[in-house]
Amino acid sequence: MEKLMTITELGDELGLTPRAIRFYESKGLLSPGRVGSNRVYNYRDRARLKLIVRAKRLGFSLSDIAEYLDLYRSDPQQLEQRQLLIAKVRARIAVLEQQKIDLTTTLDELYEIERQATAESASVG
Amino acid sequence: MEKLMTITELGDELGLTPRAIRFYESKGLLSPGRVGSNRVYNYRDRARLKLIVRAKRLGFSLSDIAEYLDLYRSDPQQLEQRQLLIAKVRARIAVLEQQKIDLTTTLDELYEIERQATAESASVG
DNA sequence: AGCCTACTTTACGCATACGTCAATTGTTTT
DNA sequence: AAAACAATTGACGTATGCGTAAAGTAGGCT
Repeated sequence: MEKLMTITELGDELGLTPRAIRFYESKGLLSPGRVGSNRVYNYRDRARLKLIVRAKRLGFSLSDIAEYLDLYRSDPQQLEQRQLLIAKVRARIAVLEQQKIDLTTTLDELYEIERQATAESASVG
Repeated sequence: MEKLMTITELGDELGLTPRAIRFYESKGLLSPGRVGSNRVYNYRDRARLKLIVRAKRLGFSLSDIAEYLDLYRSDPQQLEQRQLLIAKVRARIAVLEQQKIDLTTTLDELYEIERQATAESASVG
């Protein structure tokens, strides 16, 4: 039988408050089981939440993330579904590839600032 | 003499509304010149705004960006200033490097989903 | 002069993403 | 059993990032 976690345990592990986790659930991003009235999270719930956290670090909104999670769930049996899936995935990829460019540019700038600052630190300090 | 732009010209070029640009100014991210009461933007203002747009695509908040812009402006003459600058730059770098990891992971997942979907598209469709 | 257009400030509105009580309930510890 | 603790569901509050009138001004066209 699988190990189950409480909401605070899960929150502590992933750096989230119970309030945040419940909020994500209210937006349809999670649907954990219950024991009585208490929420219980299994490893799949946990993996899902980790994915949410990762997407949030990338700056995605919760509704973005909801759509992103749908990509996993969508059934590619129907041709129309599949085409839609592919289109959505490619749209997300495009956004992320742009983000990659932005990231590289910004990191280059920051490393340059750091280089100059440490250089002055060596000569002046 | 340098060419100056109006707020709508600049907005059109960078995909922003005048409202957004004024809002950034109200948060201290920009300080364009004036001709009468009208704002005028030079190339430095434009470069600054492009940097803001890029940072926003990376999911940074405006106050994050304000601090980020300070990194350029900060005077590394004073040792204390310089140490602070280096520390802040390194903190930003750490965030962005984490973001890079998240980005790579997420892109890998998306490309995998796309691969599977197109594969089914070839065999089934 | 009168009008249109572009700009200005001020102000209220709104969606997102939670924080923070409040009141209640079930569990566990003493 | 009483107290303390962990969880629950509302409900209201708040910061961010603008959108959207509203009301006024300044310049150019007919």
